[in-house]
Amino acid sequence: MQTNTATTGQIDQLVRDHLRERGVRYTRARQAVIKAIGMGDGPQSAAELHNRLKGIVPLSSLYRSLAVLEASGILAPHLGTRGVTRYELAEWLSGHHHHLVCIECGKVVDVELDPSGEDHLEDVVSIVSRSAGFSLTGHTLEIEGQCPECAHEAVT
Amino acid sequence: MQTNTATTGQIDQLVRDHLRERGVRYTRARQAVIKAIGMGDGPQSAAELHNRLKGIVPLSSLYRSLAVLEASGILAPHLGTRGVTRYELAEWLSGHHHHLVCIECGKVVDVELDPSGEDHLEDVVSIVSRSAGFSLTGHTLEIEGQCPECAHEAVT
DNA sequence: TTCCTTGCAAACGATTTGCATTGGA
DNA sequence: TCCAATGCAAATCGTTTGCAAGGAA
Repeated sequence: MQTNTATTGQIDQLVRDHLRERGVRYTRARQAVIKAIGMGDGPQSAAELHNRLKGIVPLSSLYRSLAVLEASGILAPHLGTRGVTRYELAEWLSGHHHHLVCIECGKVVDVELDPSGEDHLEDVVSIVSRSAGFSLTGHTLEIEGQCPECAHEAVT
Repeated sequence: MQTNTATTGQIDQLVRDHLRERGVRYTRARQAVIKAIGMGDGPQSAAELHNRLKGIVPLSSLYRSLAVLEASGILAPHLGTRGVTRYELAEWLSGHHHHLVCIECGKVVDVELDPSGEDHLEDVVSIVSRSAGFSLTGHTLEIEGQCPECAHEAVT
């Protein structure tokens, strides 16, 4: 994915080290999940990953792997579609980014803002959260629209 | 809610007119839902609304009311919590705003940006969506943090 | 009458969990 | 060895739907 600053191999190593430090095993199933996650250009659901892993990892194990990797800070959940949780690499692995969500098909694409836009955004976020008494942990800009494919279908 | 520019009564009238124009009935159940929605300071789930309406509207009817009101453009869904859809008034009724989401308890609070912050944001959003070929329909800034209550509990 | 809405119960889809088995440090 | 991870099936949870009864136009 374009927002990724590291290669698949580097990610794999970073994940391996991170998990080892925490005493969490990097099993075959978990490795497969990380690899599959790296193949998309945005967050992916358990069903999508399961499909991508063509029956290698059963759904229940896949869910357990996702839970462990999320709890370990490797994966981050995205809730853009009704009833479905999609996962992507945590920002320390993929870089800070935002989301373009297609209101038709639910597809999610990662995007980065240019530095000045991001700076502005962070200022705003910091001010707003402080005034509401929230201790800030993160932010995402969710941009909704129609993806090129869905816009084209609408014409057809 | 603080971002609301109209009173409950005015909202009710706007909703009534809007639905009538579209030939959709404003039934007792739907009125109850609108009133309940107006009682929170952020999006609310079917379960929360059902609880607020203490057994007046059965869950299945509540879900149907929510679906009709969403399809009619009165309510907008928010997907900030895993597996749960929360509803709030559409922005033409509540005013454009963003969300502060508590990562502990899932509570969602509406916030408005100051005009210059919002202007900046809209510029950024427009540029980004255009460059990805998306036709823009909306945006929300989701700010994640710990709400004052949860932060306090953590100390206790 | 005629169509829309309601209420209850059954059905669904995504996700989770119990339990016996397998695998890795 | 021994606890963690796996795989299957059954269970959960939020949400949706079929169908018969009630209500408004």
